[in-house]
Amino acid sequence: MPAHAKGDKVDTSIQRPSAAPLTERQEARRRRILHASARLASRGGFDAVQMREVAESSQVALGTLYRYFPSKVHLLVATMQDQLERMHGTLRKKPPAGDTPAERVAETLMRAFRALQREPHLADAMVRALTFADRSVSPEVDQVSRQTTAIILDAMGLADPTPQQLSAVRVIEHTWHSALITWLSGRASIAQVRIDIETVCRLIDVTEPEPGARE
Amino acid sequence: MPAHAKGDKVDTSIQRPSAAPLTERQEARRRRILHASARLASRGGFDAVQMREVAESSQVALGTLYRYFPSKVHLLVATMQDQLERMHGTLRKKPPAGDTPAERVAETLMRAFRALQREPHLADAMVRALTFADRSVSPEVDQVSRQTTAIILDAMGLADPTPQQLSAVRVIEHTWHSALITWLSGRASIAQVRIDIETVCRLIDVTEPEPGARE
DNA sequence: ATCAAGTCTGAAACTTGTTCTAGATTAGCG
DNA sequence: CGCTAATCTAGAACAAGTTTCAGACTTGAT
Repeated sequence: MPAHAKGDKVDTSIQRPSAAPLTERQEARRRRILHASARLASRGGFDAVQMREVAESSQVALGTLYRYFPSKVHLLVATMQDQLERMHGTLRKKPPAGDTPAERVAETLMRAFRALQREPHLADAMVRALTFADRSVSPEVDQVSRQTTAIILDAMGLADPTPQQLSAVRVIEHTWHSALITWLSGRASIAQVRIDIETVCRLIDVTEPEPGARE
Repeated sequence: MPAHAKGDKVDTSIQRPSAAPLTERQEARRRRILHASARLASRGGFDAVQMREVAESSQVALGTLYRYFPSKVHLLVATMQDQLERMHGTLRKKPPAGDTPAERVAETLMRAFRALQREPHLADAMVRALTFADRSVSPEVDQVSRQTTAIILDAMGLADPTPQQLSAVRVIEHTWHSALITWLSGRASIAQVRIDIETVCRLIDVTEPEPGARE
């Protein structure tokens, strides 16, 4: 991974939610870039997202692209944030129908999974970037993680989950990412992914504080 | 990831367990390469494993290195296989002391985790390679997965696990990999990893087929 | 020992992520 | 409007993974 990308330099980058409100033209550039990224990723996955092409395709100089997204991984993780938000919106509209929290979470995740199936290359690019991200991308990856957590908690539909349930959610996220990877790299079938998801979702019920139940 | 590594060419590669018994000198070369790979990885993780350096350091031409391991990811996954075998051997010697299968698995994984902690850069390189691997590395990644499964089953110490328990093992593996990644990229503490491991290990007991017994 | 086939070597070439530079453009401000 | 600082552009340059190739070396069979 060509990255003499180390040095400490003055940070002139865009992005941090702190300063820099982004002018209109800048916002537009950012959108164009993310759009181009997603488009290329949909075509051929991680490898097909080539920085020069993204730049050209979004009518932006290569240097500018790097100013908006300091690396290919940053770009793809941002793309994932973008898509996740979209998906969270969609999922919100039709809440899952299951009776137990576990069922609802499993249903939601499988629904998300089917959505990813429709654009497997895009999914590949995003997930590979996510797991390949090193420390320099931590904030962005964390953001994705929080968003995922939010989706799961939404699906559970519990007002305030117990600490055990939060642990279960963490484990569900782990499983979700890892299962996705095994599927994307062709080492697990969709059926297998479903089983894994359903299996891990049991943890929610298990950790539910049922007074009077001998655990 | 510079990889115009697509074309279909006659496969002259070493490695496949099928043919090619590997002469002594070849076996030696292979060892030197894996050793160099591990050494460089221990220094600086994924980025520090540079193919030119591995080649030089193992006294082998670059072309030869690529003949033994068709990509950097292949090399690092092979390195992982190597280390995993070593670790399985070590773990076997002192079986975990817990009372329940879940406890034993958690104990074993935490032990493995501490071993990885001792060489965090090496762990980084191997795990990143593993999750970044695409379809062309599936066989090797699968092998690593089987080895991991074997370690977990060993720790459980059950003669023939139920299908549910096998599912649990799969989920444990998912969690293990993903938790490792979050730790390696500094997004989770060791304590957090322990909690995640212990949480997911409950699935084993939950899925235990105890007729009439609440353990 | 000899020959063919298969390997290994060294070096150059190619690809793609990333950085750098010099000169246009743009934005905000007085 | 006229500045100044920040931003953007085009394009060259650099790093590291990967491929290629010609020639030297090994190996195995005869």
